[in-house]
Amino acid sequence: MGHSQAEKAQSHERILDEAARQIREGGLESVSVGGLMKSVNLTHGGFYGHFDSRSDLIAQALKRALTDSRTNSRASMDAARPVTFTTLVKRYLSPSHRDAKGTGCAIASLATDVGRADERARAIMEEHIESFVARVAATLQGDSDSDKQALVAVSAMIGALALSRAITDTKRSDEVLRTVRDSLIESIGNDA
Amino acid sequence: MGHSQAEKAQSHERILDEAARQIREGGLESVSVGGLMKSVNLTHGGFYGHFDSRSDLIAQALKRALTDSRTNSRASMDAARPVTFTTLVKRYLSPSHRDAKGTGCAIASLATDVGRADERARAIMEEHIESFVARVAATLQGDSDSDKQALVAVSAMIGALALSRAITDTKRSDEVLRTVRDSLIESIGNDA
DNA sequence: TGTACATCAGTGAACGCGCGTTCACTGATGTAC
DNA sequence: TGTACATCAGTGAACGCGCGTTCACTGATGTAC
Repeated sequence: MGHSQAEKAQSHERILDEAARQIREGGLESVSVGGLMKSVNLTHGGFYGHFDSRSDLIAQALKRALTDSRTNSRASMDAARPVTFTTLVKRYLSPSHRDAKGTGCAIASLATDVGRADERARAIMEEHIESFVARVAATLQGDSDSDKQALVAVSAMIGALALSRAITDTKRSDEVLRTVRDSLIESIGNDA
Repeated sequence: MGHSQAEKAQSHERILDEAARQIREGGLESVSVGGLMKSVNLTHGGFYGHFDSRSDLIAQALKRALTDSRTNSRASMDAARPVTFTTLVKRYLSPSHRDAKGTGCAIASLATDVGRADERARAIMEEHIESFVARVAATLQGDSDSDKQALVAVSAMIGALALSRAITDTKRSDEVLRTVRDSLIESIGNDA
């Protein structure tokens, strides 16, 4: 068991990363202090050396969950140059994104949870929604209504992902993703 | 305090209705046995004369929450004859629907919650999603792709509602609803 | 470089609390005569 | 119609449990000389 300052910083990161993962997977209320610390191989008592309270942790972990999903997309963005609207929609409305709640888009996983949460959480969410919409709009540069079209596309994407995750029948779930994906690409996308 | 059989049936309905309301408002996990019984002026012990367990209650209340929101729409449907696509979208993407979580569309409130829940809950949800999509498709009769267009419209509607509920800034939230509403009516709607 | 000491990351027992669930009980309801 | 009794809707104390949080403690880390 390590006690150095560097190790504390590492612990802090591991706690926050794990909390962000759990939150994306099971919602804001699914994280318990004891369970979280255990899943990161620490004991519950140490938690308060890292965060003021559970509610403080939740706010920070929400921010991280939202930032990480943006970062993920940015990473592939930097690697492969500007993402086209078509690529983005295909990736977003894919069965693998549907099945990867723990690492997927936190806006989709958490929008309704945050709608029930306090102002702090909603302000954090709002900021990230706008930045995601802006990123989608950027792939539509040239269109006159790109901001509005991006907002419609984002609404349809998070809605379709939520539906596909609620449906038990895998074939039908796949079909929902495919239908909305094709429709968005056809009606909005216009790239090479 | 009443003890007749008729009063038991009434109590059962009141418990279920209240649970459905709380679930729509705060999600599947927001209902506690004690709190629920108290809010219906009974004591917690009596609960098990009505339901096998909390989890049994949740499944039944989810069904009721979903059925009631359909019924609400049907009531206005019967009254005013067939609802047009435009009317339906306007009503769905209105600030008053956004602000009325407790009585509004349960698909939108609960889709992500159900995505984290057990098979039973997901099967119930799936059934109601399909029936809602079918109802939207019915307003588009005549279009060749009405099923697909209905699915896209439903995705965009529940996504936009979720976003509008997460956003703190009321003006921006209204704008999200307006933008998606206008876009859907323009691109899909074609009624009188 | 080696020793002495303060710091502080992490431990684990303990707290009060609300949870879901059980159960012996009460008293009005509904039935049999 | 009136009396006697079984039923059963609802009560409230009690249960074990996991929760968030506190705190005295431990022992490695990091510093001062």
